[in-house]
Amino acid sequence: MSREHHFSRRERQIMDVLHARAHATAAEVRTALPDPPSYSTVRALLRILEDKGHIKHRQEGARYVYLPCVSKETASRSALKRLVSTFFQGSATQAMAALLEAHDTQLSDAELNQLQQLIKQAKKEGR
Amino acid sequence: MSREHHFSRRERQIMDVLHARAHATAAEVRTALPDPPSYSTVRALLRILEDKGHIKHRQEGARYVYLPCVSKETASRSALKRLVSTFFQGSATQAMAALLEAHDTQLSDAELNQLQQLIKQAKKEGR
DNA sequence: ATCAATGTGCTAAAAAATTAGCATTTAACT
DNA sequence: AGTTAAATGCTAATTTTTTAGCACATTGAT
Repeated sequence: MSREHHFSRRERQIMDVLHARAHATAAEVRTALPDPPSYSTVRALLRILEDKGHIKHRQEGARYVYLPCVSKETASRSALKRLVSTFFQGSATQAMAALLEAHDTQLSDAELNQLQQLIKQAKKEGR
Repeated sequence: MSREHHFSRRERQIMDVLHARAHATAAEVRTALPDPPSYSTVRALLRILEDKGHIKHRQEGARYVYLPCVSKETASRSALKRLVSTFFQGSATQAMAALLEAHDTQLSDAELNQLQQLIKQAKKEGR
């Protein structure tokens, strides 16, 4: 029933593309995939994902534009949750620390200020 | 050259278990897996992962204890990077905001203070 | 020292994922 | 209207993943 998302390798890759771009045609998905398979293949995979209820499509002119059924917010939240529980013992704080410390993270002063604001607010709200 | 980790569904699940627990026997991995397959199956998968160079094992008494070849830090960093780029347009700040706002995140005052410290430090270091 | 319990190595079959091919339809342009 | 380009639907084959079975080794308790 409520089976965990058992995405296969390609399925996950495609879902990532669709979440990153919000929506895309089969051709766009294809070029965004690592080691792109044939166009035909991508379409087959999209059909499978749609059958499984993970994505849907809108007809736009001649072609289909695919998009995830689940909102980006929902998906990202569940992805974050998994990641935090796998790598940070469930501690969001540790995860945030890792984000701050990542050597490839370049945060502007404005962003840092924004974060300080958010933390202040969290304190107020007793979170 | 192709740096991408093409983990299959089960492989990913097993890697997650090993990262979460740092190390585990085949039996432990098995019980930690969703819809656990047979013991034999888990061992086969562990052998495959080892052949591919993703995990290694130490002999401990009679049995093998498996652990990832890559450190938790390295793995978590790359997982975070992927997640941030997929869901937050590469913005670590947005990801941190999402972590703060997640309804199931319960942060203590101590943790919030710790975060403020980290941000202050980041400011100083000009990150 | 023997026997049960629990481990590993290897192998092969079953299931799932991935891939591409072909026929048909639709859209756009001259 | 006719032609080309680009889409889709369906199907089938290949490859990879997932699974379990069997033979043998090692440990631990009686």
